[in-house]
Amino acid sequence: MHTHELSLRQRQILKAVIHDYITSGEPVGSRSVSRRHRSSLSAATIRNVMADLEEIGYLSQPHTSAGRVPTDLGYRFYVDTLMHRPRLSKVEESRIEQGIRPSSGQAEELMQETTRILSHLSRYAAVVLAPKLTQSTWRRIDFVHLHRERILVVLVADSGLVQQKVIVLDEVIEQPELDRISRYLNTVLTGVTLQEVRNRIVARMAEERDEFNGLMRRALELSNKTLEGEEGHVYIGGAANIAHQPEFADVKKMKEIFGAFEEKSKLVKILDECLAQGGLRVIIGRESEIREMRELSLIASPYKSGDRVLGVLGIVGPKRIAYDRMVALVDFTARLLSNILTEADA
Amino acid sequence: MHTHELSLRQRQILKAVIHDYITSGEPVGSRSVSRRHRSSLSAATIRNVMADLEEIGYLSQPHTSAGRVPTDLGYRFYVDTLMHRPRLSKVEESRIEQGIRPSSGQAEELMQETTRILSHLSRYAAVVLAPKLTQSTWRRIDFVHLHRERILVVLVADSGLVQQKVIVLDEVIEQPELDRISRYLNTVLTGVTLQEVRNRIVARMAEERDEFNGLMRRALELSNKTLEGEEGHVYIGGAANIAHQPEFADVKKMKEIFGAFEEKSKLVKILDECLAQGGLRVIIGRESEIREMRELSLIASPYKSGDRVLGVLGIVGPKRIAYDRMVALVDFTARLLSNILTEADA
DNA sequence: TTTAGCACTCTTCGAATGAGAGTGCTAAAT
DNA sequence: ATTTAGCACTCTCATTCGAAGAGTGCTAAA
Repeated sequence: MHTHELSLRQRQILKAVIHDYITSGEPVGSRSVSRRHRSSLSAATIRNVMADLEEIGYLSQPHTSAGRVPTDLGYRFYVDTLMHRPRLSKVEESRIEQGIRPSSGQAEELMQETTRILSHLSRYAAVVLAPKLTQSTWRRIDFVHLHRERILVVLVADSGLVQQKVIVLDEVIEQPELDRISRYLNTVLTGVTLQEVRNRIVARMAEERDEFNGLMRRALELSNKTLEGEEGHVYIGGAANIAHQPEFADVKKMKEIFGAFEEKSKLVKILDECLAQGGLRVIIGRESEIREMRELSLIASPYKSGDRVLGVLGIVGPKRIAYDRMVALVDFTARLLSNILTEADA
Repeated sequence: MHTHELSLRQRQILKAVIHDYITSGEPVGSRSVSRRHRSSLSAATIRNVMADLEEIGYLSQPHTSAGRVPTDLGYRFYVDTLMHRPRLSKVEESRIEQGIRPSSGQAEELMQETTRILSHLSRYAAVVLAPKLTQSTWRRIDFVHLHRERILVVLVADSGLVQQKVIVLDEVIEQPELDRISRYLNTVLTGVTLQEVRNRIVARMAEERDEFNGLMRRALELSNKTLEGEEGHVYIGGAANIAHQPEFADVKKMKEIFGAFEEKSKLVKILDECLAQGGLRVIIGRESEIREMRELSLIASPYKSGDRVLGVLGIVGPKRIAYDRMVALVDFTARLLSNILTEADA
């Protein structure tokens, strides 16, 4: 379907229908549009316009002689060209600022606080994709020998975030050697990503024509192991909020949705895409490839440290979510989190 | 209400009613009991007995001329004296054994695998209260200086489980000093709890009449900080399973229940009680002090390492849960986890 | 081009109804 | 003294019916 140029009137009415539907949750009729909005037009005129909008594919009727409901395409048009973003109120902004203030500095807690405040303010479900190890820059790295080939890697990001990971090596390396490796890595670790560190080591090994330097070789291997097989961890909060929505009163749908939340891998996939894209994204219903998201919308935005994109945060709600407010909310929160992480880095 | 001696017949019929109700979910009538079970008695006789059981408080009617439904008291009697525990099938046992095999050794993952397998086999929600730091014995402790007074404590349990925690001190202690402290603590750490370590240090300080030994003083402080303010962390899995239950088709109830799961603190409280009790516990509906648990039952059992109780695991389902099977499941899983942790300690 | 009017469609709600399940009680049977 | 059959009664549940209401599409007038 190619783009349709909409007349001013068509746009106004589409906007009105969508607004009404978002607030009421019920199919909206021509009558109520003419009453509630610019009443210069009669119901009949609006009916005609609505019929046009249905033809184009922006509205649809649940059944003959019911009001109109926006289609995914309709929402899309609304989000892309009709909607303007309101600012959050000062109160809300400061509540977010209060809410995201990590007491411990553990990545885990920061993510959890973010989901909490997001789900609380949106009244929908909140999702946060944890910072990628690959994208973070590190202030410090430590290895703790656990048992045999098992080693705990403790990474302290420039931002002060702490992350841990257990890796399994091919050979046993004792603690003293681990300490030497970490000391070495820490000297090379001047606010760059682990990727970078690897490159530097490789370069240096080449430069010194010393391919058999055990320390460097092992340092390289440990960095590799640390980075490899990182599957995104996703935090979810307030999933229960979705149950409040009247359109999910049907238990079958609810069950489906909660199932989707527990199968986090799919969610990770879709959030990863947002991460690749770079900016704030709105994904509406069937636009997502995930079956269970058919009746849901996702509003997500990446957060960064400096100009390195670390992860993604957002909210999931019914398709008739208040896009304008929610976009503002997600955007603000992502910026705030980015600021926190960036400043801590500096 | 004082204990009632029940006749054999009464017990048989109560048992039959409960079994039928658990499988069908619908009020069970005298007719169906006489048909499905020992048919030596007529419906009328059974009706009389059921009337008695109602009088005692073990059964109730949703409305006149409906079948009977067990009361909390009825379930209690069933669980305490009527029920016998079946064994799990070999297949199930081996599935659990397969399912709980921590690949990484991080406490976090072990707990998550446990919730996964429990919720999967039970088809209800699974809860696991993470191991208490206070109760674990440690093989190794490490401190990583993060930022100013912030320090990351890495604890490696004798079992190989790794746990971390960020603590904030009153003074800044640099990494070299931290290393000395951890070296010292590691020498004292011979398979005892941190509590014990503290006691030993205190004893030794007294013995050596050296109250101002900086090293020991700081070691003491760090142990204290590590132990203090530990609020139980609870893992939840398969909460969506509860949505399948017909009795929660009502959306209001559902919402309430999911709310309860998100408010983890209450759950922690009740699990803590189970931990204090020591053995497997069944908590039925209103027996719990938590409002939201009114219509739910909890079956929980502590897991240990050796004879130190570390945490609690269990499942939450509707009151008409298959107590016998579920008790067997929880019991087996708790034993298995205990074995894993105990053997690893040895 | 817009609007008023009108017939038509479709859902929703409540009342009415009947079937079905189960009970309690009484009187007969064991 | 128990147990059982019989029966009237109660309550729920599903179905049907009809009326009300909301909204549409179309036509003809403004």
